[in-house]
Amino acid sequence: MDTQTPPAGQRAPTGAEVAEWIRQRIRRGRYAPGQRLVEVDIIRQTGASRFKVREAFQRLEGEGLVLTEEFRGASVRSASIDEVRQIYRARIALEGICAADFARHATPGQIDRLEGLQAELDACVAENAPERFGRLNLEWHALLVEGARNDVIRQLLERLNVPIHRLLFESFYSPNRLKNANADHHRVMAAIKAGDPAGAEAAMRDHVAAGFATLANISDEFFG
Amino acid sequence: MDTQTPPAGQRAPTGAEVAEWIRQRIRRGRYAPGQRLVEVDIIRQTGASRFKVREAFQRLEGEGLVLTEEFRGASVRSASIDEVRQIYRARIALEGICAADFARHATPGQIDRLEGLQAELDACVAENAPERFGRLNLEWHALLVEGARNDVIRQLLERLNVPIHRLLFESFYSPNRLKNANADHHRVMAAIKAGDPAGAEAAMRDHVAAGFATLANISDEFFG
DNA sequence: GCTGACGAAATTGTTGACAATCCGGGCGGC
DNA sequence: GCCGCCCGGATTGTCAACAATTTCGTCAGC
Repeated sequence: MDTQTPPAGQRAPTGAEVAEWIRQRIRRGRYAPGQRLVEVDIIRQTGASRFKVREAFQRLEGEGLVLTEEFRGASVRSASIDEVRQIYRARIALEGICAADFARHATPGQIDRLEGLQAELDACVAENAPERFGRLNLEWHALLVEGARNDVIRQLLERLNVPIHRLLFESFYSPNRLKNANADHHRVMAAIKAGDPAGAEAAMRDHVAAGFATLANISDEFFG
Repeated sequence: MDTQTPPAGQRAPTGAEVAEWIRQRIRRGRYAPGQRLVEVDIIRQTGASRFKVREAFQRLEGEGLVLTEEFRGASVRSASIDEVRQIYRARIALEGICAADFARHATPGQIDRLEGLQAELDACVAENAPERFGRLNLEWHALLVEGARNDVIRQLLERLNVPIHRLLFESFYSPNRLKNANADHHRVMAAIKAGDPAGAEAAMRDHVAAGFATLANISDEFFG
């Protein structure tokens, strides 16, 4: 009857855990935009108390992921194409500055790990493996933000990425997107290794902007 | 016995209203960093039910403004000097891109309003009125963000500004800060009127960075 | 005087019951 | 057949009582 067991084995999950459980389902598309999140269903599936479920809803509302209406409860908020554009504008600004700060402050170890990921991404391009590329791409961006040593920005970006998580994967099925994105990555890395923060920032901005351009092209599939 | 009446006159305030009530008290320094927010006290002062107060706490925790610990309740989270630095790094990125987008998309009416504010700010510099300058400065930045037509970024910046709200005012009591900040504003405006997004962004970045430099200088007053 | 255990008060976490509201189906009138 | 009304189930909002935990004062023992 049900797809998955609650997050933990025995004890009742906390509000934060329930929120993460819902968040993942939204990211993976298991909960569609506009779908109502009925308290009782989530209680049954997670084993959490009603109190905790409502706490989770409030957290998610604060993140802008769900919409709650009086006496109608919570539903998955759907992002319009314009909101996606705004999110990408914010990503351009934030990931851009992270690239610059990575070029300034990253440790040799972090640069090595980034290059290791880059090698794997190259392999994905050669084998045309979009799904795997999508996963490694997330890691690549996360590692870059981590190296910028700015937790405030890291958290902002995590939130921004949730509503577009699925779109990020879809875009890599577009023709040439894999190859172009990978070329962008190489440009960012080159600037980093050259110790050129401004160049890294500019390259990263172009990269993110190109990502949105791809999304805008395939957007008919998701939006009106 | 108490400083202020609840937000509304008669009816019980909602969770959002209680959250705003607490938020203002934190902004104005009425609640000091580290101070515990006891549920019963806030219930007495606001007239809200315990349920609503807890809802407010959860909202504020989501914004990173308060810290809640098991069986110890909520307390005002204090930002370290390094977190303030991280916040400013995010502001540099986000307000910078807003300046560029303002230069691109703002209506003539918005530019006029910005110039009107600028004239008032000039007057504050002439009269050395830091408090008023601080208030108008907030308006100036808010108007600029509004003209960038990006609600996602506007909300991010609103959140980022809450923890440093009081610091923003303090900084304008530093020698020359008023004059320098105002000169920065003029440079941003000049680039906007010249239709130069990149120039506006660069000028805005310098302006915000200078703001943090001032804070770092007077930081002994607030941090170790 | 100092340390640690003990216990009462204060504070927060949790639960269940009840009230308010929305939604969909059925029924009668036209 | 179609429209409006009404009603019962489903869902969410609210509250008050109870349980769990921390906190702080007290006091015996060293």
